[in-house]
Parts: sequence; C-alpha cells; structure tokens
Amino acid sequence: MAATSELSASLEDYLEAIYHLVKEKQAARVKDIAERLHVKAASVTGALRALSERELVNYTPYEIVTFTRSGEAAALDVVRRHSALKDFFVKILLVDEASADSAACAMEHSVTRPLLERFVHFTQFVEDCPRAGTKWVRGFSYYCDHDSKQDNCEKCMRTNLDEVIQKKANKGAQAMTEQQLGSLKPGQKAKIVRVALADAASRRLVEMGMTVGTMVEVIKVAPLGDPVEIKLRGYHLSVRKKEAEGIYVEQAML
Amino acid sequence: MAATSELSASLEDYLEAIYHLVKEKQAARVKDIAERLHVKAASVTGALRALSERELVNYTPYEIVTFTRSGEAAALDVVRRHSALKDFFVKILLVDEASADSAACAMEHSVTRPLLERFVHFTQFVEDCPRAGTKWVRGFSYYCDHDSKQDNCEKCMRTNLDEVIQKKANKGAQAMTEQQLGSLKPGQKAKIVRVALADAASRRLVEMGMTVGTMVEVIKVAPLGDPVEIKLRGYHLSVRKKEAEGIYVEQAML
DNA sequence: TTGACAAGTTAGGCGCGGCTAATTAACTTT
DNA sequence: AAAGTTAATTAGCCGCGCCTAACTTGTCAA
Ligand SMILES: [Mn+2]
Ligand SMILES: [Mn+2]
Ligand SMILES: [Mn+2]
Ligand SMILES: [Mn+2]
Repeated sequence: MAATSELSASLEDYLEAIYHLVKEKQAARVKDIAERLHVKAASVTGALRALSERELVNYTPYEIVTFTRSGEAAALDVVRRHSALKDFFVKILLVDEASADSAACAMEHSVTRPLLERFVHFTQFVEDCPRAGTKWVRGFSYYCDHDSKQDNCEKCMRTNLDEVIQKKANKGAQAMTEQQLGSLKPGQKAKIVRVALADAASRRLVEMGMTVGTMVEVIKVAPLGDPVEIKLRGYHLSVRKKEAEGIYVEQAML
Repeated sequence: MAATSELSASLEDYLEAIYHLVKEKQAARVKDIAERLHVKAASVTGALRALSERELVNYTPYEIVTFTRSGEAAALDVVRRHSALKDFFVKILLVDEASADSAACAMEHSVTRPLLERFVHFTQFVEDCPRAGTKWVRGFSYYCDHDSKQDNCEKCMRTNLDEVIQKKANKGAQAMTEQQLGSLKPGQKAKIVRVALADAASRRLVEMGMTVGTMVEVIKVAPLGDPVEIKLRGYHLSVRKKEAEGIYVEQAML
C-alpha cells in the first residue's frame, strides 16, 4: 500500500497539471489534464491509476479526482521546483517568460533538493545584496551583446553602490510596526513575526515555509484582496484573504 | 540511413561515456562503458546498435567502436553541456565538485541551446565583470549561512571595486605581444589572434569555437606540455601540443 | 422518457531501455 | 593444438508511457 518509490518525470507532470487545474477551475477533468499535457485521454486514465496506487490521488473510475495529503505535498513540491527555476531563469539569466517556463518544466524533474536550494538562495542573494539587486543584473544583457565592456560595468557598479547608501541613510525614518500580510501592496517585502491560524488552515502554509522570521514579498493582490499572491524562500504561493489576515509581518527597511 | 531524430537522454549518456573512455584509454570497450554507466553489458550492445543505426558510431559486432563525423560532434555537444553546467554549479552556486558533476549529468539532457548559452554567458559575466569576479561570489557562501548580512556585503563590494581600479591603473605596463597558446601558464587568459593549422587538425578545434577573437583560459598543462587543457566560451577543451603551437594569442590585461 | 453525444474507460499494441540466461567469439595458458 | 577464461552478443522478458479503437457511462435536450 505505502509506495514511496521515486516519481517519474511523467507522473510529476500529471501532479503539476492537476494542481493547476484544481486551482484555476474547481476540479481537474481528464480532458483538461490531457489537453494541458498534450496527451490523449486514455493516457491520463493510466496515469491516474498509477498516482492512485501510490496514494497520491483519490481516484475511482468516473468519479472526481482529489489529492490525498501526501499527494498535495508532492504536487506542491513539483510546483515549487518549477517556479524556483523559472524565477532564476527570468530574474537572473534574463530569459523570456515563455522559454523560462518550458525550460523550468523540463529541468524540474532532475534538479535535486540541495541544488534547488542553491538556485533559490542565489536568486535571493542577487536581489538582497546591495552590490547586486535585480537592477544590476540588467548589465548582464549588455554584457551578452557586447563583449565584456568593463568600463560600463564599473560605472554601473558605482551608481548602484551610491543608491544603496542613500537608501540606508533614510531607513531610520521608516515605521517598523506589525501589520497584516493582506495590507501590503505588490512589490513590498516584509518579515513574518506572528502566525495566528487554525490548525487545518495553517498546515498548507507551514508546508510552504510560512514560518516566523521568513521574508515574504507580495507579488500581486486580486481585485477583492483574495487571493494574495506572495513569494517566500524563492517560491510563489497563493494565500486566501482569510489566511492573510492571520499572518502578521513587519516591513523590511531596504 | 539519415536519422536526425532527437537523441534520448540515455543515448546521450552513452555518447558521453564513449567520448571519455576514448580520451582516457585509447578505445572504448563494452565492459568499461557498462561500468561507467552502471549498466549491464547487454544493454551497451543494444545502445551501440541504436547509435550505429543513427550513424553516430561505426560498429560491427566484436569490432572496435569509433565515432563517425557527426557522432563525434554529437558527443562533443553533450560533453560541452555537461561541463558548462558543472562550471556554473561549481563557480557560481559554489556546489562541491561531485554534486555538481552528477547534477550536470542529470540536467544536461533537458537544457536547450539558448538556455545553455545563458548559463555560459552568466558565468563569464561574473568572472569578467569588475563588480563581480569569482571572488565576489564567495560572499554568497556567507549569505547562505547568515540571513543577508547587508553590511558585510557592502564592505566587500567596496574592497572589490578598489582592487579593480588598482589593477586598471597598472595595465598600461603589460606587454601585448602575440605569443603561442602553448606558452601560457595555467590561470592565464588570452585572446586568439591567429590560427595556423592543417585543415584536418583545425576542424575539431573550430567546432569547439576556437576562432579568432575568442577569449581562452589555460586550465592546466600536462608534464611535457601535451596536452594543454583550456577553457573557451565556458567549455573545457583538450588541445594537443602540436595544435597549441599553431594558435597565436594575445594576453588580456585584466 | 429516451436518444444523442461528449467524457471517460478498457483492451491491446508499440517503442524504449533496462534486465537475465544462454550462446558465441576472442584471448591465454598449458 | 586444445582447453579454459573472459568479453561480447543474442534471445527473450518486463515495466513504463504513450497510442488507437472500441466500449461504457453520464448528461441534457427533445
Ligand atoms: Mn515538467
Ligand atoms: Mn513544471
Ligand atoms: Mn547525463
Ligand atoms: Mn554528463
């Protein structure tokens, strides 16, 4: 019954597809999975049987498909790998969205956990470190076209450094009071200081790394504030309004 | 006859293994290929048939295996992808050699050409740009352990910048005369200014990107100067002494 | 109520890439 | 030269993941 064997790349893609379909529409229909993965319906049925044998989805013929506990966790894991790699490709390597997406989906299956962590950390490093910052990486574009114009690089470096010092000087003025995650606007970063949620609701979030001390960035807020899309530890995550209200943060200075 | 279909990850690994065995020992024996890939001998025979059908190796039962023209090119391509990814993992993500190696071998099959180019360029960018340089990336290590100690980052940035300016001031003093590739010592970088080789000998090198204007770095030189291991365009390459004598370079300043 | 039709499943087939076991070829020894 | 040893090949099997074709099931409109 258990079955903890490694998932094949193919099955991981099925999990991923189901995850996204459940999120977009309410349920994951066989036909939609098939379309998404460019595969015939019969193949989907086979995959569902395989996932069901591994107890990752609850599946009986003709009935609706749902994730099991471990199934949802496994799906989240794939989605995270995909999104972390894509982020790296887009933000650091400056690859266009579409290419980054397909590349991420191809490589997500062979990247190990420690290596992924490195990718995530590196992306964060470049974003956070004053010498770097995503702005700096744009110099990479220039570098790609011309051959290593060092003068230009150097000038850019100085400008960047000055900006950082400027910002730092102003930081004392900023408020550092606790506020709800939902009150942040897109682009703002903050650190989690308290999580007050029902057990059931918080499980998923904790699994995604929503713990005290973690830095989060709000990516976008849907029309009525539900859901809020945030990024933490390099991964994207959708948080329902209710949940966002139970998460208290403190804004970073920089 | 033709058969230009995409190579499977498995067949690419066989090509890679054969390539390295031919380079290390003179020939690639079935048993050695099997050992290297953790596979049984019977599987190797099957793979050799498949490669032979695609005209990538010359193979008749019980006889020695050699690459065809296109086979060697295909093998080189895999080896390049492997080495470029590994380089990125080691130099930028600061992963240990062994992990980098296995990760590279896992991902080399799913990375597209344009994305690989990005990896290569980015690694070069970090190495060449004065604001960065491999030395800088070591700050990443520190960043991984502590959470974004920005003060430290900033200090490091200043130091680095000063060093660059220092070096730059001295550059006028350096000689810029043409010399043979073989005369460089490990660690030195130079730009190719002239290639004087027999057609047959130069084909392989040109395929690897050994063209006028390209930057090369000498990695190591074997006891008697043969072969010379160099890196160009982010890839590693072994050059025979004879060949190295026909390649003229000019040292870079920085 | 009852077709008609779309969605889903089952059955069976195929290519790939491993494997084992049995066979054959190529070398070594005696 | 014959026997023994190691390397390589063949034959045949299996699991995976896709496919097509034929079938069930569910739904909705006449
Ligand atoms: Mn994928
Ligand atoms: Mn994916
Ligand atoms: Mn490989
Ligand atoms: Mn490899």
